[in-house]
Amino acid sequence: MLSKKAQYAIKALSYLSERYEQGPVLIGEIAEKQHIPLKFLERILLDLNKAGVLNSKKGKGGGYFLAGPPESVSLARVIRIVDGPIALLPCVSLNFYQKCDDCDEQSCRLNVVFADVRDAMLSVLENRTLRDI
Amino acid sequence: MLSKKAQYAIKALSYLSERYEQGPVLIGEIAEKQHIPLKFLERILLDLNKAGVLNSKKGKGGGYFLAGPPESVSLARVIRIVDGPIALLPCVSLNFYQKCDDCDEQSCRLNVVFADVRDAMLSVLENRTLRDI
DNA sequence: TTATTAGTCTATCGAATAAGTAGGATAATT
DNA sequence: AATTATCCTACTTATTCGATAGACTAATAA
Repeated sequence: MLSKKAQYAIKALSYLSERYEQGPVLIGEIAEKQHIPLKFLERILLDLNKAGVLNSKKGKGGGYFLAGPPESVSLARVIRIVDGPIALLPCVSLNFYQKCDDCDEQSCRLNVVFADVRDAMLSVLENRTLRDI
Repeated sequence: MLSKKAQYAIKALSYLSERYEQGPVLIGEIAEKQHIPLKFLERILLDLNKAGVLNSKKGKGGGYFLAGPPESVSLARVIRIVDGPIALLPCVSLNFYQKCDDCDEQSCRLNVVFADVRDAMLSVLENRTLRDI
């Protein structure tokens, strides 16, 4: 399941996509229009900023705006930033790989199957962008 | 991410698959061989029993055994029993559907994308069985 | 019929994670 | 200097996860 954080992130980004190249948008406006708790959204946007998806401007007339065109940001990228791995097992994650405690990866049949699941998920998530939402 | 519960369930079932039609197997034996906490495994097998994947026999000579052949049990079925929904959003779950609090499903573009993700996942998980593991 | 064996069931506990909040620091305008 | 708005850290609260305890029930064997 996606976390609330990820859902909020996608909603916020889709809102900013509609206003791409129309100047900075206030956190407060995004929070209100998309029904997201303000302070929670603050933290989320901060992460997206650090990851380079968003840029910001401080002070009056400031706010957040997309760093690039909506079609350049895949959903896979957003989910990884806020939720971490997309794969169902750490041992088949491309970006957050972690060794299994207890199974030997040569003989384990599980990782083969779940690598296929991961690829199936990514075939959708890597190819859908903010533009599609 | 899959829960430990789901991982344990699959491991236990794969162990029972190797002993299909060879009589009941003790929880204790499964727990020991697959390195699963005994009492935790007890609860998991209980759920799989209730769901009809396993059958059990009490008393001496008792234990658990698969209710049907390994190839009749898909991974999707196992995951749903122990972890619940496979979909990433409740509003696109086939077996555990729940309405979104806050988005109208006519206009929401998210559910379209995540229904595709769900289908991609299921195309693998519905077609791999205990036999493949 | 009694003892033993092994699954059934409920309650609970501690730790980790998720969701949300508070409040000040920092930077850019006016 | 005052104001505006993001940046950052720490915290609180609620929920879920992983695991355990202990009593109950059914089946077998002595």
